[in-house]
Amino acid sequence: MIIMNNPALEEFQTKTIHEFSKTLEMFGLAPGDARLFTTLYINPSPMTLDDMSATLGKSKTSMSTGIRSLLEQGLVERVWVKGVRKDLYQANEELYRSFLSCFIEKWIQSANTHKMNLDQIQKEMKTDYQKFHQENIAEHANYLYERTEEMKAFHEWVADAFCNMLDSTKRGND
Amino acid sequence: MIIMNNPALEEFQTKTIHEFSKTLEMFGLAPGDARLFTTLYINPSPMTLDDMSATLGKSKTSMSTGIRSLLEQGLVERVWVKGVRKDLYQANEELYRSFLSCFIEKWIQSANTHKMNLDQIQKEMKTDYQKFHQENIAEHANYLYERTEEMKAFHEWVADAFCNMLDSTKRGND
DNA sequence: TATTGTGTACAGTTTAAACTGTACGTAATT
DNA sequence: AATTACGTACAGTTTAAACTGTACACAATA
Repeated sequence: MIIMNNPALEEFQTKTIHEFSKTLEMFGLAPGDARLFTTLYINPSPMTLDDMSATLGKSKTSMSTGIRSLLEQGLVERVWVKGVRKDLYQANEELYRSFLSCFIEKWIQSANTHKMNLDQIQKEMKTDYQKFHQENIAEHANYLYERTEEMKAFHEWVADAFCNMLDSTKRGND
Repeated sequence: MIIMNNPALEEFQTKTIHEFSKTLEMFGLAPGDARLFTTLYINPSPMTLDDMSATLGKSKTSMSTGIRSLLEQGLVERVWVKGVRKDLYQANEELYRSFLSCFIEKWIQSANTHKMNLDQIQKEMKTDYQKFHQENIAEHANYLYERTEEMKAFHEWVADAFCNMLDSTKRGND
């Protein structure tokens, strides 16, 4: 089932992989990783590194590093099949839940991290506030502080919005 | 106000720019564009290409191409000030509304486009269906078709989710 | 234990993106 | 009209990412 035996069907598969990969890239997945994930997702059975290599026309080393990247992101899992020596991988089933929640959570976490970093910067600014005041650049300092305050609010908003999105994946819309 | 006159304050500004840029990159903005946008956003007054060049330590040409990119994305606007020959640019005010809606709309549009493309692929597959059936690979063809169907549903879900997000920006959470 | 097969570390290569400096078209100034 | 100043097109350079092939460590087979 892995090796295509029909040129026309293979063409469709390639086009579909290409098309869907672009969507995944939209979510921040690297182009190579996106192609690899889609390939696994589209394939009826788990694939070996050699299978992927053949399907995508890239080296086995590329597949190895790509798979590791996808594993770290929790998008792919390794499966064992009795009697098969090679490592077998498949896309984490349920595209919506695994892929989306993975990326949305990443976004939420990033937003929170960056907000904390901005908070840290603000604290340091407060420490130097007296100095700024003396040197007569208090206005600019205040302005910068105000901006960081806005940025923090922005991060908060983003985190909230994505949390809502995450909830809606859990409730299940489909 | 543009040229920094205090090393400590400049340090804070640089750190803030760097920090916030990472968040914007999360939304798909190219690193260079993100830095440029944040610079404009953080500055109290509109800036010239030379100002940006000085602040970011990059060439004027870079600023020129970067600004064009941001203009195309609607994230930055040109402003005229009486008596100033140079072009002046500023970040589109209201970060939430302009930036977010810009990117969310882009996502929605992408999701819809890709869904349409998948639909087109499905139509072409239907045309060849008889052929696949004769050649005894109907099973695989059906499987592929089923997958594209799932992908379409996924795109629909994404578009919906982002539409909700867009609504929430319009209602205004802050 | 010897041998074959499998995944990955590493170094070198290719490819693409980001950036720079010069040179030029165009608009403002005199 | 002449000159100055500004923005950008273009070509060349630097930088970083993606990819490949070889070589090796480890596990499975015999």
